[in-house]
Amino acid sequence: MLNVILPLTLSPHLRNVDDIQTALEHCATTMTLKELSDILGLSPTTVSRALNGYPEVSEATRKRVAAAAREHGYAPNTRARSLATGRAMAIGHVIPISSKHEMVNPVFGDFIAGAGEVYSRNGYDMLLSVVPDADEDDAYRSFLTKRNVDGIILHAPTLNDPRIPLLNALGLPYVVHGRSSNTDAAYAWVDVNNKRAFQRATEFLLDLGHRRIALVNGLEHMDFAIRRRAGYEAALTARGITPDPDLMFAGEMTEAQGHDLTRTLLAQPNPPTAILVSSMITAIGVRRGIEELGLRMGRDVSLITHDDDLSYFRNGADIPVYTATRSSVRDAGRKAAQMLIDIMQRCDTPREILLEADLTLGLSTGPAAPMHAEAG
Amino acid sequence: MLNVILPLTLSPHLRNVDDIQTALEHCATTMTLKELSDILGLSPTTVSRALNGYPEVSEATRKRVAAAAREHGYAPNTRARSLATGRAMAIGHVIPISSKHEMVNPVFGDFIAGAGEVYSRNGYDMLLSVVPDADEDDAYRSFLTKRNVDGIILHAPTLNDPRIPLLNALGLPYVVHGRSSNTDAAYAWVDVNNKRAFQRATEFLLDLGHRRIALVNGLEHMDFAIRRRAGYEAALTARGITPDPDLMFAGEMTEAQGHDLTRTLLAQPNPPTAILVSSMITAIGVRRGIEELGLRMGRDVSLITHDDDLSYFRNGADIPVYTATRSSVRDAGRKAAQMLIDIMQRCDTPREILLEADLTLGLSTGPAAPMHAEAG
DNA sequence: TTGAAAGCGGTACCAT
DNA sequence: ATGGTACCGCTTTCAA
Repeated sequence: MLNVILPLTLSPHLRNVDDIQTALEHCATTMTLKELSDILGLSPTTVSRALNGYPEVSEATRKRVAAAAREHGYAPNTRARSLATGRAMAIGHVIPISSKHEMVNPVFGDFIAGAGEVYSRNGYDMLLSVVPDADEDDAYRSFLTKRNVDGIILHAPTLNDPRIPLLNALGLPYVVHGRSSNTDAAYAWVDVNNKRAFQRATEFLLDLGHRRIALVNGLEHMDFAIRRRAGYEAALTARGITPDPDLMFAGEMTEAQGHDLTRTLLAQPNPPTAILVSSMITAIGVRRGIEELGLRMGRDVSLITHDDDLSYFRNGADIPVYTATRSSVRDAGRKAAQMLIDIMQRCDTPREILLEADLTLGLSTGPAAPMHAEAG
Repeated sequence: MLNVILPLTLSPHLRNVDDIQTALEHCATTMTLKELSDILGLSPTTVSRALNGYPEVSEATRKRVAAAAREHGYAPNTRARSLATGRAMAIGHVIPISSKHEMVNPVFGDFIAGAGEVYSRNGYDMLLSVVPDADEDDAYRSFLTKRNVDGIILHAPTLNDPRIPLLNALGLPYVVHGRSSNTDAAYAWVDVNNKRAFQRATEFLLDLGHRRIALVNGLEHMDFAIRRRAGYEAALTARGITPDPDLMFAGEMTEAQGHDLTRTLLAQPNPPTAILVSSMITAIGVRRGIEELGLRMGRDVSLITHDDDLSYFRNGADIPVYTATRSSVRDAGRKAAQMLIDIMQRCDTPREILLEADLTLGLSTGPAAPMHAEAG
């Protein structure tokens, strides 16, 4: 007599042993290729071939095998398969977490969503490795030595990013989300045209008559921040305005940072009439800073952020102005994933994709009145 | 004569064949257990035991093996190992993406960050499966049949969530991030005390003299939204105020939604003096709606959001009031991951963790003046 | 068109 | 304390 403890919460309609047996076969039990082939009276070889679309299987057999596989809910054991084929059928993302930041950049989730979509369509798994930024090198190495991914997506590249030569040396296919200035090595990337987006946003504010436009940017060891500043400066210079260091800031993209900078900026004797912000999160802080001073958005000051949602623009008239890229990050994720799969499967040479930002300009209230930081 | 095309971008300091050889051995080549054991003049068995901390290995051998492994950058092939042990050493997260939402909830990234931290400390990989919400069942099933995870974290549970009985039937260990009302089955969960957070926030507004407090909530098939409303209603009822259906809204947590609702709310003949918002993203839209009407945050209207960053509170006086949980989501991720690992490794019975929200109340401007929707 | 058998790279049982 | 060996579940020659 053998007592079996089933760790199952059984549905009320499973009344007898047969039902339970069936349920187990269909759900909780996983079938092996061998078992399936035994049922079919075929060899594992043939079943494998039939399931993997090899040509040398008769159509009748293939049909029979496919039906049986579906009926018994058979799916090949991923680990056994990749051990045999040498391909992991998985792609790694390394998310470096600095001990300083408590928050993860919200757009990260959107990128992952886009990439994951493409992966599942192509049978790839997505492996996320969250590591303290100091250990990041090890994360890439261990992806290689543990052999659990076939390729990597590199996030948040910096100026002259050391991870690029590392990955080149490791010989693991990869695609960079973003670019790395000052790097000689060739690499595949998908990036948003940050420079052009910020150039256009600045031009827009200039067209409205703004002359003192502040830039609240991300830390400039990050490549995207460098490019955004370049666009901002290019637009000003083209109009004969020398960028004013007192109006330019680079820092962590937090709400506190946005708030504090705004208070400082607006307390200056000659405050800006517009603020261009590099992050949605920071922009929340900027808005609070503005509110606290009793100023009015869209009248006393214009705010442009780079990461926001297009929904801002549904209301056409007389509102602050925003640029938007967050909604296109998902698409960047899709494109990067597809590029990596192409590189891995067809040994393509590195490619490059430059996406234009979804820069949508809403209407504004026109030139801002001088700001009165003492108001409110 | 054999020509070998190396798919490597070689560093400039790799001048000769030996250097390249060395580089390959150290980086691009992965060593197997057999190769390592050959070098050491030991059997694979002994090397494996030494590396895995089995007691029956002499200390001298262990040292020698460890040194050699380190020197040659040996790491066991994950797939081979899990095939042999039967454990995947990976945990799956299913991210359902509705075709409607373009954005991913920003707090998701924070949860992942916390969980990932714990996983890597414990040698687990994190597998993310991004699937259209219609196919979500299949995602869980395929985790099981493909045998590539040992456990699952369930996200965004709904009222009476059907995935809970499914996972119970599948017999795969899992932990729910959140809870599922109306579900009889037992399950392990980690949740934030949403009810209490919203109750306290509402009480705070009541204390300030507000009587007409609007609630802009998430869709109420989501469990968290149900609990938040319960807290809101409890606080009102306790003061003898009957919740007014005209002030309660449940919808997608988008900026557009926040904006449109706010415009509608404030156009009512008897508008609210405070708005309690369930999402940081929605709150951005609410603020824009308020701005457009020329009202002032913190004076004409109070805004409380539930997902925000504590940085809002750094400025003590005369500001809008917020509650904050976003910063604690990471901690929820850590706790959920740890719980799952415990369940998997020690076959613990399901456990439950209820985290109090980081509900921090800032100072307010006091009772709001009646709102004038026609202002501005 | 099908099947037998040899790996893939580990782990774990059974000897010694 | 160490080594031989039979798996784990699948793919992939090679033979029939």
